[in-house]
Amino acid sequence: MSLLEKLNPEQLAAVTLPHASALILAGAGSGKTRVLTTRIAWLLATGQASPLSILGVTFTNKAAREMLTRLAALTPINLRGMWLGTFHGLCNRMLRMHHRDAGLPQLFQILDTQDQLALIKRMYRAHAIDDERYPPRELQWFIAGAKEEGRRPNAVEAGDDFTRRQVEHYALYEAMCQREGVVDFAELLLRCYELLTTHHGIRDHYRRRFSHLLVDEFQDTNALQYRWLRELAGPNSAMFAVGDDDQSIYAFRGANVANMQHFERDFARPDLPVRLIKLEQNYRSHGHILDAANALIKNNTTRLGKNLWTSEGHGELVRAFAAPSDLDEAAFIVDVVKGLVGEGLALDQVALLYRSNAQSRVFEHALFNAALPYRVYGGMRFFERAEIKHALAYLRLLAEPSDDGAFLRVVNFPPRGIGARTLEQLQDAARTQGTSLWQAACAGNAKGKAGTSLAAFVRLIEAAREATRSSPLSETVAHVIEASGLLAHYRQEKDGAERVENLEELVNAAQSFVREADLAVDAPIRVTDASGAMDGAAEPAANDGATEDVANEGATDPLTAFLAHAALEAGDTQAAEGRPALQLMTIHSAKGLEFHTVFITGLEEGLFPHENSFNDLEGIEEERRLMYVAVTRARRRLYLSLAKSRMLHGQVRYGISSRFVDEIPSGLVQWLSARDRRGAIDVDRAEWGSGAWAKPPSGVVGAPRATPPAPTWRIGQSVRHAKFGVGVIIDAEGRGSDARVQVNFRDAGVKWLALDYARLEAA
DNA sequence: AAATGTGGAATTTTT
DNA sequence: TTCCACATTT
Repeated sequence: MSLLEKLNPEQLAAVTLPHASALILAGAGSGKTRVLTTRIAWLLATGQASPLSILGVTFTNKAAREMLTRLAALTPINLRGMWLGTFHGLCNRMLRMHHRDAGLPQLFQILDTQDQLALIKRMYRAHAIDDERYPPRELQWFIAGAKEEGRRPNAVEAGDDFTRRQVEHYALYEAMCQREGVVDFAELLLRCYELLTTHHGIRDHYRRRFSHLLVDEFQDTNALQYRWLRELAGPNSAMFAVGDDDQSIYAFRGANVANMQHFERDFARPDLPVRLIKLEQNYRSHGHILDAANALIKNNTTRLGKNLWTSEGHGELVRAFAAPSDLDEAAFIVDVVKGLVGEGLALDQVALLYRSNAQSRVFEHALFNAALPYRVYGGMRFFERAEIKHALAYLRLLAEPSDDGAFLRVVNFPPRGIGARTLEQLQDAARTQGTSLWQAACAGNAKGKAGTSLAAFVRLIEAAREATRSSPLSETVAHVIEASGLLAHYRQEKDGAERVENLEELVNAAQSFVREADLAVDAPIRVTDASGAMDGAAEPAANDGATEDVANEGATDPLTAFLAHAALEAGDTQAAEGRPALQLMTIHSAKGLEFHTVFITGLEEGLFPHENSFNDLEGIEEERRLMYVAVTRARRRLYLSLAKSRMLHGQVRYGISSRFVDEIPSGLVQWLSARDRRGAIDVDRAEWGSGAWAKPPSGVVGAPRATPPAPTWRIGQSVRHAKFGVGVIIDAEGRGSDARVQVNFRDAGVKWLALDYARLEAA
């Protein structure tokens, strides 16, 4: 079968395992996604499964999308009706369908972390809770932790007064969420888990349906996710779990590697032991890089045990550089990158990794001055931006007026003269009458307050709802951002242009959301079997449970589906730029990616491994796994760098080299001196044809210089502008096509100029 | 309601 | 140092 061609023996064994649960230990770069998708394609091709009987679970939407794309290329079978998504997405879908049994309103809204914190603060105010003694963030963490252990307030053990109070706050929080019809991320999972444990009819329905469960990144599952999976796995289901204990780097947010150890015990059946397969052949990196990774990770004590190997050559040695200061470290990297660019390496094949986000500053500064294009990952995502959250809040009010969080967010934004005292009165009224703010506002209106600005707000929302009643989603969005005054507000704000663009982008996002949902859907598919055992409830196979609307993550109307989408998929950090750029990111966000060349920076004790992990062995071992992830991102070339001194919290700190550098055998490492900063030494000429190296170095066929001969601008430099004359650069911000400099012109005064448009010359 | 000041903290992050 | 949240001022 052509599906199975080119699989190595272990991959082949994994893909064609018989119907039993299996744990696939898939090392970095061992073809994990390939095995997962080929397994599904093979199950479909051999008729062992239909798309309806498969449940595929990932952690990120990106991973789910990638699996679906690759799967579609492997099989001619129509994949509609297959459940493939994130834990949260799948739970959302199930809860929408069984909202009644789950005790939720059909249009329940999903709180992201920001919304959740805002709700907690609101609760603190309503109940006069001391936010000094019980910081809101701590409660947020406490609640998430409890839910991830599957504990409701009554199940949390409270040994001390402080914890007892936190539990009380947790209970208040729950009551508030329930009243407002909102669920946080952890709640999606817990509610769904409880739905399955308390409604055996529903549970058995899904158990019968999903004969094959496949889970990606199994080492990242938390306790609740693990229990959810166990609940869904019926007596005849096969669980296919893929993961790598050596790449477990999310313990701090509840991931529990021990789930891998328990797997064999928990998923074995008397007659069917769990199959264990190790994928150790690496298709990504050259030998020296893998040797370094293997040697490093050997220092960890709790491992299932794995050793990566490659049939490719050894490749280059790992290069290391100890810079006198953080500035020199940045300068070193800039020099090396310039050399690589000169050799024709595409810049987006180079990654600059660091332990914590704050470290990017120095690099950004140096790269900006060197006019090297770069892209920083992390930071504000699209759906998290304030203007987008505002627009979404208006939309939420249209969908569900009793959403107090949404109400408060926009009732006076843009400012419309609804002050704090009005709102306090309103909140009092709502509290005493036990209604939502919206209802209280409407009631106030009825009492002859039609002239107030609050009444105007109510009319605004009602008019918008009326005007968009039968509009397509994107028109609803367009109408709302206009009618709410958001667009006008940002248009007149001096730095509002980007926000206006984002709001316009939201309309596009709505449009493509609808388009993609349409593509993914035919008619709703009936899946409930004839026995109709949707729980023993009196309801005749309730219409909210019997059909699965494959679109819109199970929601019934496009607006609610879009709002769920916005909460569950926060979107990209920033739009990708046109030209290739150096990739800057934390090691955590590099997981799953690969690059021709990787720089691992800041290799100093205290930074990496981070000092907060010094206390216990587990902490250090997680840091070491992080280092392992970093090393295994590199295909061909790996640089390690450290700074003997660096500016930290406003003070110079002198560091010593990270233990992780020492744990790499010295025979694999070539230390560089400041002299050979150019780093273009020992280039393996065999590499020139291999894709990553776009063109030969001589620039014969117009080698794409990632940096077109753009001049380098520095603060303090004198420049000339065609219209404004001569001046001095006094500040700079942004990067790539957003890069701007502030120039103090002799005659024209101080101005901000976009480098892409203002044709500045050195003067 | 915007502007300015002050104090405190400063891993990692997806959903 | 730099960023943020929050408080106070204007």
